[in-house]
Amino acid sequence: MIRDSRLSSVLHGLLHMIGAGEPVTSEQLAKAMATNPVVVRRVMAGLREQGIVRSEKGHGGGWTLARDTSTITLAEIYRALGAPTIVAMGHRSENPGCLVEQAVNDALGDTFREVEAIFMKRLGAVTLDTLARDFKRRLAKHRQTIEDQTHVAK
Amino acid sequence: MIRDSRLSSVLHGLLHMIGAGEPVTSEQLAKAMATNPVVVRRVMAGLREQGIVRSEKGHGGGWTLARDTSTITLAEIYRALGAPTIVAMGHRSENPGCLVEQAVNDALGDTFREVEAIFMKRLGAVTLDTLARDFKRRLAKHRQTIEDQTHVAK
DNA sequence: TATCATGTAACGTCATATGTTGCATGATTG
DNA sequence: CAATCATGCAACATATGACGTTACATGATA
Repeated sequence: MIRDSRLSSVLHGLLHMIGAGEPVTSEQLAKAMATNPVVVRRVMAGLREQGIVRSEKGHGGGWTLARDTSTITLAEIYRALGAPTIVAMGHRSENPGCLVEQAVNDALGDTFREVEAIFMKRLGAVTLDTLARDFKRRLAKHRQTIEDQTHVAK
Repeated sequence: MIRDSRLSSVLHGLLHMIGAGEPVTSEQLAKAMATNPVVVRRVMAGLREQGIVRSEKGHGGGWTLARDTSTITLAEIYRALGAPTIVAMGHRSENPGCLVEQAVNDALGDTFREVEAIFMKRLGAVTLDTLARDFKRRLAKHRQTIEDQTHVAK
């Protein structure tokens, strides 16, 4: 099964945009996201339509966040991507006439729906700001580690 | 995203096998599962390796359940299919060096794992027997409905 | 021995995420 | 105004994996 990495990818890009202070070009984002500028525009286009990011053409143009990071949840970003499939399994057919089909669909369908609901709830509970803070913590810890190693090296 | 319907499909086939009393051929299963005999063999092969079903060649051959239906969970069947992807999303790369990547992977990865654990727990709580009973209930209710309609028609 | 059924390889088909090229459009700079 | 930079977008290529199909081998039964 091919896994959709757009959500992971776009979050990576957005984190790079936070704190940049100036518009980030698709070219720069492409490097950070290890992909192609056109792919970046394609993915970001969805976020722009939802008012999550803005794009500017010409000199000094590029992508900027349109709102405060604390108001942007991962769920909203996920939906802006077109709400791709979460559960990679489904039914062969929607044949309500077959009782066997009904029994199977009920057993699996309930589970699929529950899992998707939990997923969305989790995404809705995390904002871009949360992610950014987490990143800063890691950065600080990383720097501390480097410093410690430097002291040891002395 | 292409949804994997093997689990749904194979459950459909297994329900048809229950109560058949005699081996069911791939040909017959293919009709019930709305697919091809070769596909049936391909999918059932995994279940056979796990000792869930048996296959017999020649006249009067076909597929039979190898164990009591109350000992077969949907989780086991799922694993016998090769444990296909549950969550249709993933990370672009596993680059532990990038701190941004780490922050994103942690936020999404935890959710992915939690969702998959819930999914497996749910599948583990349902046996083939449970499904079969559910089907019989539906069948009885269906017959009752038909009978009621017949009385009304009188 | 003929027939029936599975076992399996080797294809083809289709959907979708992703990669790539090319060109149009609009904004900025000189 | 012209050159440059950046996005916007169509069009096509590529890769992957589920699913479909054909062909032939193997083994069991009548």
